[in-house]
Amino acid sequence: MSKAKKTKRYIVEKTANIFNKRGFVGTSLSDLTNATNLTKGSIYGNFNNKQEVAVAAFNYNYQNLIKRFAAKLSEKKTYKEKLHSFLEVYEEIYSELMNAGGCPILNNAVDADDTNPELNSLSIRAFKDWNFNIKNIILSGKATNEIDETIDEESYADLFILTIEGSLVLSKATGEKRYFNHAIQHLKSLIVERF
Amino acid sequence: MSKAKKTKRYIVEKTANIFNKRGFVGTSLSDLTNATNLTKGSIYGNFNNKQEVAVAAFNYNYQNLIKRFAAKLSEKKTYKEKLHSFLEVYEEIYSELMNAGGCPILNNAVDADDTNPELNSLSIRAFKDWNFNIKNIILSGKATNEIDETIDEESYADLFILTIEGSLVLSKATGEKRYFNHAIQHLKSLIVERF
Amino acid sequence: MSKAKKTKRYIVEKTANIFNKRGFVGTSLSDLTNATNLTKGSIYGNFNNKQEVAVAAFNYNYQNLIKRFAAKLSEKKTYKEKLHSFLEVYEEIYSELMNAGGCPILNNAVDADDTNPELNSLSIRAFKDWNFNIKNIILSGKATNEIDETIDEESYADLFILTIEGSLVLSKATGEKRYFNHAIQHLKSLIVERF
Amino acid sequence: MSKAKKTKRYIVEKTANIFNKRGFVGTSLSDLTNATNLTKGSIYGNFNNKQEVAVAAFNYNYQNLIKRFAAKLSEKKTYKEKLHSFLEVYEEIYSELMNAGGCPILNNAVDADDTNPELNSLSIRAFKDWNFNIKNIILSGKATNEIDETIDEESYADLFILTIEGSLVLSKATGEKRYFNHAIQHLKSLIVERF
DNA sequence: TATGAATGAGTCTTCATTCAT
DNA sequence: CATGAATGAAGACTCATTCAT
Repeated sequence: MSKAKKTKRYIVEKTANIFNKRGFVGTSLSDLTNATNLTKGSIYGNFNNKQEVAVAAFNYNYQNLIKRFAAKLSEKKTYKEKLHSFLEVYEEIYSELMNAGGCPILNNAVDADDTNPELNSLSIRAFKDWNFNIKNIILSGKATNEIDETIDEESYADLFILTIEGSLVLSKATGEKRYFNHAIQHLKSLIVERF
Repeated sequence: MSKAKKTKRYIVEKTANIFNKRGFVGTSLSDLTNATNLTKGSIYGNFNNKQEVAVAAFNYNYQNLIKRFAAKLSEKKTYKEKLHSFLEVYEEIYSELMNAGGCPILNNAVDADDTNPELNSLSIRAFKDWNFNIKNIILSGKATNEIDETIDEESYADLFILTIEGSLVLSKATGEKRYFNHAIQHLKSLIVERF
Repeated sequence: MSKAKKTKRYIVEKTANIFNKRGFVGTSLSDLTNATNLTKGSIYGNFNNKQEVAVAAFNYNYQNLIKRFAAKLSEKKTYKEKLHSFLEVYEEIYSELMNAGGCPILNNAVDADDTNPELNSLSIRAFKDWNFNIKNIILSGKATNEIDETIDEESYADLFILTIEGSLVLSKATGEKRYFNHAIQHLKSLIVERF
Repeated sequence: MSKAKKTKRYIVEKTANIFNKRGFVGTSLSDLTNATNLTKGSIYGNFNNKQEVAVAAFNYNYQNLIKRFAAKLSEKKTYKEKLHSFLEVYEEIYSELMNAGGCPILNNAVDADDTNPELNSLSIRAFKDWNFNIKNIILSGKATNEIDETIDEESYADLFILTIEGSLVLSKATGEKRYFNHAIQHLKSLIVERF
């Protein structure tokens, strides 16, 4: 890895949580230099502007999330288990996520939707990909008769995502894990009872 | 209403959506003077600082929400209907809410949770009150045998809130009402099937 | 005069020569605050940006020039005398002009022509107006038979301007008044011999 | 030519027009690296600082001018023809000069006179040399009785230079060749009528 | 020699806030 | 109460220059 790539990586690692916690406008170049012990010139030597750092920070956070899910999903054989594993990963990373400022996809969406189309588009794509993955699992489960064929994959995919995200946001804001627990418990019951 | 109160009210009305859309740090005093056609001095004559305007803006947005629910709930007689009315209000105000930048309670929570404890506490209280109201309806319904006594009011209150908020955030960010529709549909089915 | 107008005026008076000497890019906001003992915020309270200050500075310098010529021209009766008065004003203000950094119309033109269309347009207009004035004097002189009817007012107007400007630039750059003297002497001889 | 010399030459060729158009402060090291596709380090490997590049750029532009005149002058036999050839060269290179940003001697003079003594001195010397050359031609012409002995070579040398430079500046700034044409026409008439 | 990467002082501009009128 | 004008710290970003490799 070239020095440039290393420094870019370093900057992103050190600042990803700051962007997630403070948002794009709430994060200043000084926040970035303080977190990295680099100079402003050095950050601008590696990124063209603050927006680019924010994009890289989002992608870094998002990829970290992705990796966790990919690892877990590959272990599982049945499609119901794969569905469960989504929930399990969230249970595993809950504390970590809270310390990092909450779910980066959602934070970024709320932060950017009315002000920063480029950043917002990253969240939109992430939500779309997530929906696509869940839908595919349900469809595969239906194909193997493991999952009830009357299940509407479209609405359940949405429901999974919005329930998890809603619970994370509530738990983060209030500091009470209750919301998250109830959401997970509910989604598990849905899988058992309806799928 | 005194002139002072009128002006405060005027400032809040004109700027509440701006705070909701751009967040606290993203909203500048110039945004406020532009929206109100007042001078900075005038805004500081009515509020001690930007924070106070933001607090008033949040309360204004929140009270508007509250009023809608109170009006609807009082019309209904049965407790299941009261539960439904929560969802109906959201269906009624969906477009309005999207134009205003999304749900102010949630936006404010995401904006403030890691940076502005005072503002965050307002969202926490709102979520608490909301939870309290739903719980009470369920409990009353259980008391009159209208609602199944095995229903856990605590977890269903949370579930209602987090499902609605999650759906609003997703629909706002993506611009697709789908998430909201699926959430409402799901909550309605829960009331029918489980309550 | 309102305070705002006074301060704008004050800023322009104190900085007009700086812009003339150092050019637009060569003049920094710090130059402006040093010259005025005002803060950057104060300058931006009175002008929207550096460009606006530069425009005002140019206009101030230009109007000062204009006034000198207008005063002199009105004293004169014959058209040849009016032509002479152009030269006389330059002789009167020569030292002042050198101390101010040279002719602002020309300096600004050279500074801006390849980089700042708005500023350049101000010089273009000034040259046009100047040309228009000289042409009119010659035409009026021809109408009263005071000036030879074969004189081409278009080319002589240009020649007057370019000769004076050329001489001022050379004298300013070299610090030798010689160029200016030779130019004035030549133009006077042309009036005597050819007009 | 050594590699070092070649690179120096290359840098100067690629950046001479940039300095001429944007001036010293208006030209950044990034402008230089963009124009040359070299790195900053490479430019600093060949020049000690921006000033040195600017000096080399001026000299390059100036020598190009010189060569044109030298070539033309050597062809001519009579001194009046030599005088004419000055004007002819300017007519030949007019478009090229405009595309390059105008006359480098004058641009540099205006740019540097109040801020950069070293650069300014280069223009002063150029003007001096030019004056010296014209004066010598006139003197030689007088010696051979080709040119009227009452002609003041000093003032006519100045007049030639300042008229050409004035016209070039005006034509460059306004984009109208008119000024240049009138200047050339006038100088030619002077040679015919007075020399 | 040339490069890539860093520096830190500088650029223009906007910020929230204050205060005399 | 409201205004107009000012402040100075902070904002994002660019500058000329340096230096290890």
